Amino acid sequence: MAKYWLRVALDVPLAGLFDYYHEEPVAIGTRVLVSFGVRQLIGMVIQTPEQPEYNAEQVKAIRMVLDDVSPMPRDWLALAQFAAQYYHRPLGEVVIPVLPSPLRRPAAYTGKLSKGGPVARLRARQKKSSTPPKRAKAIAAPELTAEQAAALEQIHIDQGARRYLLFGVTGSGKTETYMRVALQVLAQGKQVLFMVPEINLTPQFEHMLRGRLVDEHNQPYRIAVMHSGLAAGKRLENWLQVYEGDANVLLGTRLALFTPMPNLGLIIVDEEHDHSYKQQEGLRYSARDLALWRGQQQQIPVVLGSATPSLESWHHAQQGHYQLLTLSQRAKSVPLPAIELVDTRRAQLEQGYSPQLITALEKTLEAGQQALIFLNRRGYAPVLHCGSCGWLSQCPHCSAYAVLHKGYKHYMQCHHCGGQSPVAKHCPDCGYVDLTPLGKGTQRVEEYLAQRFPQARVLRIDADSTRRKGSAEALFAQVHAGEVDILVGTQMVSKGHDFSRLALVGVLNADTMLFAQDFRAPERLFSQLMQVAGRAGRHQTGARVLVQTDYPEHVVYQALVQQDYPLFAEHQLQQRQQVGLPPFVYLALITAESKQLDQAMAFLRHAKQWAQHPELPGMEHVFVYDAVPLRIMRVANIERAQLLIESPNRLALHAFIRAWAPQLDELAKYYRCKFVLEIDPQDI
DNA sequence: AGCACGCCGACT
DNA sequence: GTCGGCGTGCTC
Repeated sequence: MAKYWLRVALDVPLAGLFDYYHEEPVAIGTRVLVSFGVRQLIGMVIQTPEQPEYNAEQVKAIRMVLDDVSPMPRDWLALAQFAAQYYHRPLGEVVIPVLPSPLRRPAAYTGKLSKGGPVARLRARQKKSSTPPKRAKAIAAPELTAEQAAALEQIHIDQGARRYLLFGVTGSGKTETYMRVALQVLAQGKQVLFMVPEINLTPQFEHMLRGRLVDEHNQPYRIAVMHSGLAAGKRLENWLQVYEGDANVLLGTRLALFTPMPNLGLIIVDEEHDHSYKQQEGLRYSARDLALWRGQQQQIPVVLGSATPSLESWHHAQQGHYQLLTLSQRAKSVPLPAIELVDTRRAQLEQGYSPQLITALEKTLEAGQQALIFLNRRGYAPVLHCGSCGWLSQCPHCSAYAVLHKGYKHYMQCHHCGGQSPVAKHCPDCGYVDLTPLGKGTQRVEEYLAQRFPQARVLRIDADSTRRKGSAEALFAQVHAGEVDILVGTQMVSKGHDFSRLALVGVLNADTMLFAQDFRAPERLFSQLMQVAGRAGRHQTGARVLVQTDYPEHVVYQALVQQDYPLFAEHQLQQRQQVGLPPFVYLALITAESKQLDQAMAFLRHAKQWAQHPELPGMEHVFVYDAVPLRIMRVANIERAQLLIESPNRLALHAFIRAWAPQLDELAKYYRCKFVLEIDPQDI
């Protein structure tokens, strides 16, 4: 009997591929069900060699060829291969987890109720209830501004892999520009991949896409959505629609990047600076960076858009790698709201509020308009304090404070491990009964506002008030319906929403982000403040943004007042160049975890020592920093340290890591540590 | 990563 | 005597 050898990628943390055989040929890119040890796994055929690499005696036969989906195409496999190599993970950790879950769950094929597999069952269901796609209300195309028209003229959809950075202030009509480019590409019969950073942004974009993307006969293009909030069945259905070319547009979050698209003609990455594009577990990929790679490989344009681009992208644009398209004017001729700094060193604060902010709130309420108070700290108070002995509410499992939460039931919660405990009635150290909450979170701000402005309707939107599924939309709906006068919120409220009556934004506590140890903190703060500021005055003039700060002279705030991103970016880039930080160098980061910090530190020190070996390729271009404990060293009783690796030469860095990584596995075993290697880390 | 095997402590 | 703790080793 003939044996056709197969090299199969499996989702296991072991380097390399696994040899199997089958009695008939199996195409590359086909999923197969295999036995692996005692368990059954779904893998993907990557090579069909003449001979196995493994001892032929020990090679097993595959159990089933899963051909209910056509083999993954070459370009898709190339993308996966690139990601695996770039992020230094086994290929199986890329190609399997990015599939819709029914396609990677063995039980979906072997279980009792799995007759025919998930795809066959989906088809059967579709046959039974074929609901015709509901026709969305058409949205009229707005007239283009001169800047939008100019930007569009410069975007070439049929000249290969061009990259564009659409730099547009909030309200300047980036979205409309995307729509126009997308329409051009769709008219050529090609597919469009449209990426947004967060799930909450998909509904409004979906609405926009459905209303705007119609062909010349006024027939709507077919739009599929892809994000982690979709039910498994729905996700499979949409994935198949895109893969089989039935959907013209795919709208989704970072995971949408890995959907096979047979006829891709354009990729749009909205809010390209957003950190959500970086996956923070498993394969730690940047969907934005991989989108650029995919565009290059497919020879299609990629449009990145942002009001506050990442410094990486801005630098690329300055270097001429991306074409910069600027939208500096708001589309609706409503000027950007004025951003004012309130110097809190000089102000007489009332519960953290400056008189200026209080007066502005009063005026806004009198005028019957809405105000937004923004602060990035949920809970009631970030720590509970004993005035007698100085005790602070430490989380017993983390090197962080437990946060006081009020509400239906009061409790303490650690925001790092999530652990909750009852509120201490007296100091556990000295017995003193009068414990005071220090600092303020959204709950306390809400409480104060409700008491200070009893006639106003105050609503808080943060991770706590939106815990239940769907409650975020309900709360936002209240704001949109005008049932709210003062909205208190964390960064959740800063993105995407267009509050029509919002005339005042107040920012509290911004300084806490200013001196965070992370080198990207100023960039993030600037972007976040520009974003919240952009919520105000989208529809009427005279809106104000008040930012309270102790450091009004700081460049972040100065650039903010002038609403001058290029100024800020120039300043930051100069600094980054001087100290040697991205985008002028490339980084990799190893984070080690163990029960005891010493173990993690010893592991990293040893790793660094091995990194000095002169035989390691590229090592002369690579600098390895000293191992340091993480800022929050202990989380959930696991202690953590990290090691930063840097090089001005990307190729040297990767060659170095490739040679070094196997040694790390060995060392980690010895020191009983777990570790993660992250390429292009966002937070350090 | 899973999962099995194996060798020591506190329960019926 | 057995249930179960997690160290160790293996997976084509």
